[in-house]
Amino acid sequence: MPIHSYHHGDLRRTLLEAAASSIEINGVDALSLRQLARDAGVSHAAPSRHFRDKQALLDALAEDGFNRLAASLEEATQGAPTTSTEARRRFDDLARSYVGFALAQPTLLSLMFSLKHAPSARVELLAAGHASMALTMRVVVAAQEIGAIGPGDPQRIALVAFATFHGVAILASGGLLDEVPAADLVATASELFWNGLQS
Amino acid sequence: MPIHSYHHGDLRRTLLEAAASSIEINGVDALSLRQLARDAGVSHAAPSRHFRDKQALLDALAEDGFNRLAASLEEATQGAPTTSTEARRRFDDLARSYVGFALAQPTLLSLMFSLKHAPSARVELLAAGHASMALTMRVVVAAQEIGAIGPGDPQRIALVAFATFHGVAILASGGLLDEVPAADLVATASELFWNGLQS
DNA sequence: CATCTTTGTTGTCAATGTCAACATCGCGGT
DNA sequence: ACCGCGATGTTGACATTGACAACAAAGATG
Repeated sequence: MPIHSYHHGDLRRTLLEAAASSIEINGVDALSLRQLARDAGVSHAAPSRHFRDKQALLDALAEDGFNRLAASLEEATQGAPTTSTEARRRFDDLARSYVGFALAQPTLLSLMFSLKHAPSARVELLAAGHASMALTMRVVVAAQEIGAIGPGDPQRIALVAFATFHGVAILASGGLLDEVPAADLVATASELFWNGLQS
Repeated sequence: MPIHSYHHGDLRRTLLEAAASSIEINGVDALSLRQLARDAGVSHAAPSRHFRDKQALLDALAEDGFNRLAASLEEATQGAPTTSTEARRRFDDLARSYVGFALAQPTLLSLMFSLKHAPSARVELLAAGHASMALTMRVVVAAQEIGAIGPGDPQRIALVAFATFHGVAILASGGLLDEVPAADLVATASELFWNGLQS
């Protein structure tokens, strides 16, 4: 591709990547479509060919985030556990992976769960979020199947687990832990939760 | 006070209240200082006498939110429990109160925990947040003192509890619970967590 | 009653998001 | 090979907004 071609080539991806890094550095409020266009070397109205408006770009960013989160969680929970120890470890890994993702891109996580997404985009966002929920549920079910934890509605258990991970991640990325290392809190959370699932 | 006085009388409070209701209705992004000024019947630059900039108003809103949350949690956890049942009930009430607050003003909660606050304001926000954390810890300590739950670093336990409440609140207000009633999930979370604290 | 501080007003500016009208590119059908 | 058309990018415009400066009125304080 020539250095100066009328068409950019892959503006959509360029914009998304620039936006993703921008929000982590300057916050989501400081994001400017015109600035993104300048950085990409295109005119100020070019982004509108790929995103109807600013909100649409944020929606796409959030959806991307959910997909990446799901990929990250999936990687941490592959294979079926055969022992209680293994099941417990999978649970730990899931928690660590979630909090790791959050600490690596806190603003994106915040955006993913923000309430400002357009109703039209919400459908896709919920679907993308469900993938992560389903992974959590899979870990719970696998643990139940080998008797590593007691019975109980796996959906509710998974929801509470997911919520706990999310809460710890938010507190950690918000700097509200006062001295307590995030990793320690993740361990405590995982232990308490696993403990509560026995019986 | 005359209907038309040059001075408004209590513009600061008026702005905060209007802003609080506006963000819940239209989202925090749609908040406009000039619109607030119009609604209050003052000129477009009047708000700057009370808030250095828009962020300062959002910071004040968040701090107010933390104070109201703490007040709400405090009301739900008054008095010292004497029996294990009472201690458990206090814990439940705390969880319910937190989630209730979140569902009543989801956007405000989101704003409170957002990462965009100015460094200067963060100090006060953290202090205001600590009050709620301290309340949670008090409930944990009280339960430990009468042997309703096992030992363990009360700070960490309280942090995890707080995180769990917060996570459930976020999922609930984000509509990510799929059919599962929020109250049910709160009960499940509380039960699992309490269970994990035995030993 | 004089003065100083607080509060509110008017005018202005640059930046932004969005839209409409126009330009260029590249691909597929004939 | 070419031509038409959709996709992509550009230019120009506009209303809104947050922020600032200079000024005005009100109220408190001596």
